[in-house]
Amino acid sequence: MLSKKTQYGLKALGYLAEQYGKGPVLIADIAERKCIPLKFLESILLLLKQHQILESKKGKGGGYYLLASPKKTTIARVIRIIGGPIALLPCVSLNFYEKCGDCDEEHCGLRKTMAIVRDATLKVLEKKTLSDLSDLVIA
Amino acid sequence: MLSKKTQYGLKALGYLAEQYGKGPVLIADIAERKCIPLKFLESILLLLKQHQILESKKGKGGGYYLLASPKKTTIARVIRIIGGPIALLPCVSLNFYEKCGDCDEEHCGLRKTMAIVRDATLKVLEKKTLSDLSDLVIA
DNA sequence: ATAATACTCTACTGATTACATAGACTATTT
DNA sequence: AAATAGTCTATGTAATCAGTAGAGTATTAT
Repeated sequence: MLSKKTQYGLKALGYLAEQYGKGPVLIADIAERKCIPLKFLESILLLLKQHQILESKKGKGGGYYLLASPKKTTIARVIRIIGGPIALLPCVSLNFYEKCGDCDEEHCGLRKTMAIVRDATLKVLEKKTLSDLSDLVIA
Repeated sequence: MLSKKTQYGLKALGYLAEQYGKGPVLIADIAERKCIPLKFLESILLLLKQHQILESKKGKGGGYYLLASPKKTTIARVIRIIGGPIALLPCVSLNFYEKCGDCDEEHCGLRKTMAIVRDATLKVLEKKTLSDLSDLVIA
């Protein structure tokens, strides 16, 4: 399951995708529309900025906005930034690999199966982008 | 990510799949072969018994064994028993559905995307069985 | 019978993570 | 200079994860 933090982040990005090109959006605006605790959202957006997903502007007329077109940012990338590994086992993770101390990875049946699951999941998540998160019907 | 508990359960079942038809296997045997803490494993196997995956026999010559042929039990079923939902969001879970209070599920872009991910994941996990968890090369 | 074997059940503990909230601080705009 | 709005640090509670301890119950072999 995705953590609340990851869900909030994705929902916020979906909203920013809808607003893309219209200038900065207030954190408070995003929080209200998407029912996200304000201070929690602040930290999430900051994290996404640190990873070059978002840019921000301070002062009046400020807010957050997408650094690139919604179609350029995959959902897989966002999940990895906020929530970490997508794979179901550390030993099959592409971006957060950790050796499985106990078993022989070469022959581990569980590992083989989970690698297949990972590939199936990534096939979707690497293709879907922020533009797919829009709640608008026309999108 | 799968919890340690789920990983241990699947590994244990993989081992029992290898031993299928050879009579009961000791918890201690499974624990040693698969590097699983004994007392932790006890509770996992008991849980799997309560869900009719395993059967047990007490006393000398006792142990645990699969109730059905390894090919009859899907990995999806086991994960649901030990670890809970497979979907990435409660509102797209087939077996553990929970309403997403904040958003309109009809139009939620995130929900649509995660339903596609769920389908891709289940297509694998509903097909793979305990026989796919064997570490034996021939399997 | 009884001793040894082996699963069953309850309870508990420590560490980590999830999910926030509070408040001071900095930068920008009018 | 005042208002706006993002930045950063610190703190706190609750739940879940991972594992341990030990008494209890059922079965088998002798």
